[in-house]
Amino acid sequence: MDYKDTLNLPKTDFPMKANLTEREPEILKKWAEEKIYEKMQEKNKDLAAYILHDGPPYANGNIHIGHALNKILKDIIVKFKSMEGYRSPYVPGWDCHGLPIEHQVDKNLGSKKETIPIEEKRKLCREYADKYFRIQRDEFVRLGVFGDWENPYLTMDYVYESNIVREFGKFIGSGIVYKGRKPIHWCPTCITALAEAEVEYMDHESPSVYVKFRLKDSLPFSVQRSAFSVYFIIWTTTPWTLPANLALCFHPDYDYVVIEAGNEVYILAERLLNSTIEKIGVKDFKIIEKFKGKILEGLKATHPFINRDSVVILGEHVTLEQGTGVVHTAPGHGEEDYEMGLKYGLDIYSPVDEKGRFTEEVEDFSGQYVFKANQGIIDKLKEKGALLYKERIVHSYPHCWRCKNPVIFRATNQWFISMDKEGLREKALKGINSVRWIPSWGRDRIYGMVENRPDWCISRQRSWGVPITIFSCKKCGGYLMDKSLVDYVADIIEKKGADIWFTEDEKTLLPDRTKCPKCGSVEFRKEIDILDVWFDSGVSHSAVLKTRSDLTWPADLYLEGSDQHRGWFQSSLLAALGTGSDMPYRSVLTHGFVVDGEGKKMSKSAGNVIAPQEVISKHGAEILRLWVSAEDYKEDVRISSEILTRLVEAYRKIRNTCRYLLGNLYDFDPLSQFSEEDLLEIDRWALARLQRLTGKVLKGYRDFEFYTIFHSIYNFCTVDMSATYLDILKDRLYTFRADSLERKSAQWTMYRILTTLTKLMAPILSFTAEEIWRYIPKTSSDEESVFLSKFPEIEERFLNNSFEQRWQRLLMIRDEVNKSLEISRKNKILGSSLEANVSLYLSEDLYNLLSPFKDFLPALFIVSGVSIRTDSKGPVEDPTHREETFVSEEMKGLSVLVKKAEGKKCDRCWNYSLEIGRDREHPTICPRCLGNLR
RNA sequence: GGGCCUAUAGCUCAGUUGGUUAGAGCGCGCGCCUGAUAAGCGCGAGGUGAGUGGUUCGAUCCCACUUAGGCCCA
Repeated sequence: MDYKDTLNLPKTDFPMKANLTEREPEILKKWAEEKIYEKMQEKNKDLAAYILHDGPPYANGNIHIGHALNKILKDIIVKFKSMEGYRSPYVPGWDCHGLPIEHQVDKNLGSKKETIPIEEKRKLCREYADKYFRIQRDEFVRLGVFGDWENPYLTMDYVYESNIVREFGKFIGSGIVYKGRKPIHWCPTCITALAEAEVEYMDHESPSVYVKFRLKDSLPFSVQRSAFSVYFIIWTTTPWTLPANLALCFHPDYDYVVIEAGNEVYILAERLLNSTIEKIGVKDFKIIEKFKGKILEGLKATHPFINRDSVVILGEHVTLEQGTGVVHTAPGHGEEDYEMGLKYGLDIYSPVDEKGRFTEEVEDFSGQYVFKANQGIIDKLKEKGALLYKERIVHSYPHCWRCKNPVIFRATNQWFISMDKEGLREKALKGINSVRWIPSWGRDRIYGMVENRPDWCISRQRSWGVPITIFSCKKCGGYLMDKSLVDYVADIIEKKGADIWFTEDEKTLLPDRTKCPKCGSVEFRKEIDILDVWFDSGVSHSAVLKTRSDLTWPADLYLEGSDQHRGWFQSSLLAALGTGSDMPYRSVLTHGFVVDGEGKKMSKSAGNVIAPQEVISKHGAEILRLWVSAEDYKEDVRISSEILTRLVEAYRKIRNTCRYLLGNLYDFDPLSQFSEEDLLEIDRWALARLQRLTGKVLKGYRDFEFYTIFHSIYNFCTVDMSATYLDILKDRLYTFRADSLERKSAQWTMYRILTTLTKLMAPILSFTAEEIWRYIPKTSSDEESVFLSKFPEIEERFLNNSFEQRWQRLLMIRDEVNKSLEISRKNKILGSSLEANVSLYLSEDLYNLLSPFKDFLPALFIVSGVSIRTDSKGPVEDPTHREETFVSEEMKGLSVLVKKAEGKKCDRCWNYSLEIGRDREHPTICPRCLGNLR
């Protein structure tokens, strides 16, 4: 007779093979059809809110692995919070305006881009953004991310656009918006401002000149033994910026020397002395003094050919790599020069027009194209005797990406938000300290940036964006800095979109009878700059959180990559505090960037890019989710094929553990009566382990340390379940009567473990948890989706320290028995552990521990027989066995002797027994099985 | 060049408020099982704690520098 049919073997339709690539889309479809996200919101509608406000990705291109990391992290949090007991809606958003989209559109337009009307171009940009937001939305949904995907926020929605303008109006109202000058990359050929991304660095030949500036004041130390004039030596490769020179910059801490050479005295950096005198051809000189740059601050020199002073300033940016250590500074023609100019209150002077020609202010060179004027300026220097040396050099220089011609730095009028006029910086720094930054160094990072940042330049000379809705008086040139006028425009934009600013004239955009408050004129001109896109997303706290009834302000959490300390975290903060709001977020969590297996950044050229789409089509989105959870995102997050392989294996183990649990619950009725008092001890142990797991997992979610969750769950599945509990359980589950108390106890326990485990993993392994959920035996009150269920809590009644410690020791003994079994296996004494009979020789302490479990020990060790005695030295009475005895090193007072089990192997339960063959009807099975059969 | 951050077994992570032989799981190697079977179980081998110097009786842990790497600036 084949007794296999009399066993309760596992049975389930839950597939071992996940086949995620096919199954995931089915589950997604179910979620959509059954409106699980919506039901989650409905169910939680009266609970306290937990708002994770989505930072909008840019609506351009397909998503990359960094997007996946970000969105999955958000999803894990939102799902956990929802299951834990919060109303946690997730409203995704997209950043739709801006240069990259405009570039793409320009590219597609080709030469037509020059002639196309702005509203036409804006229409194309809108279509482009719309296309990509839809593409990315599909890709995010595919990751299994829950959210209000039908109603996302788009920064190009008319209402959103109008809210950008309203927020801008609040800035106007607060009086910290001003028009100033700032040097930007400017293409004199295309006559346009260029963004950093539009500049290409290429080799370019420039004149390289050494110029002396005569010191007007006397040196602040008493060494002026020489009666000769004192000169600072500067070096530049852009002589054309000399007419705009306003300062000479020294490094405060570097050493400078005073040298006497011929009839003149020169000052330059010590480290650059040799290279410089070689160039300028000085042979005989002597060093007469040495000092730190800082002592010169404030001295005045005379401009070599213009009747103007050039003041000595100090800057950390001065380097000793080349030149003289004295930096010619023209605040209107360079980024650092500009910063220094602001610091020292210098004029942002830039006497160059839009075509790159000197203005009338520059006497001798007015009207000359700056690059052509270089030579004339050099001649002028020579004529004035200020030129020490000149040569030509080839160096990397910015060029226009469109016309490929060299570009210039030119100060232009820009709109700014002042950081200090009304104390915005101060407020921001204070606000930063009130936020919880995760990890905590995020505070230091953003604090340092805000502390040092210049005023916020919000102007962009571009087409695709929200206009800076300010008017100027045609007559007196004054600006109408009136919040109500901005709001008036906002109301129009809310209905017709921001395009209206470009298509309609000033009369339509202003209320009737608007008059210039200064001169009373009624003729106005609208600004044509648009707002920096960081402004668009920066106001989302208001445009989204304050306008949607399902959201609340401020957000509980912002979660983005660490680059957003400069980006969105900062623009949101400034946009909120600058408009009279408080901090827009209570906590900010940042994650690192995705790098390859070696920790190197991903790039096309390095060929180490792993695209989420690839991972999904090969392994499924679930593996990507598991990856996100397994990695400590506080640092850079690595991904490689090896890492993915490991995760696929881990996934299989988790899945199979659940499948096994399911397989043994095929005949379990959750409503059947079972009293917890009847639980077997090992079942209690398993439940205790489950509580410990629940505790760790809860902490992991609450502390945003998801990798601890992955490790805990994985270890629980492999160690506590698969290798221990479930292995031990098999005998009981399979061979005991189906309705026996012992089997019921196991099933009751397994049912709890499975439902709990499924919920614990749901925020991470969402697809699989949902799949399992639908296989778990249900009662009518059970939720249709795991996401509508309540997250587990620790059940204290299953926890008991001394009980757990006792079991920990039991399992340590089990490990030692396994070692001794392995030795016997090596010696070909046995194969399966059931072929063994184990004798334990114990210290009194261990004997006392084990004796109450005497009958359970064969099950614990999965052997056919166990005997215990108190002599820890081993079988002294039987010297022939002494050598075979395993003396534990790990556990004092434990020796194990393994013998081949006597008797026959039971055909049914495979245990060995001496009592097989007594029953005539069933001559091949053991008495226990006999009893279970009848 | 500056700001912030990282560096523990092949992989992902623990750990030590500075104190005996640095842990886990996976992977790997060697076996067992064939009643979780494109599964399951057991045993075993893997680490100059990035490098150098310093503080200390003692450092993987504290400090400095170096190297490699990441983000943001320049």
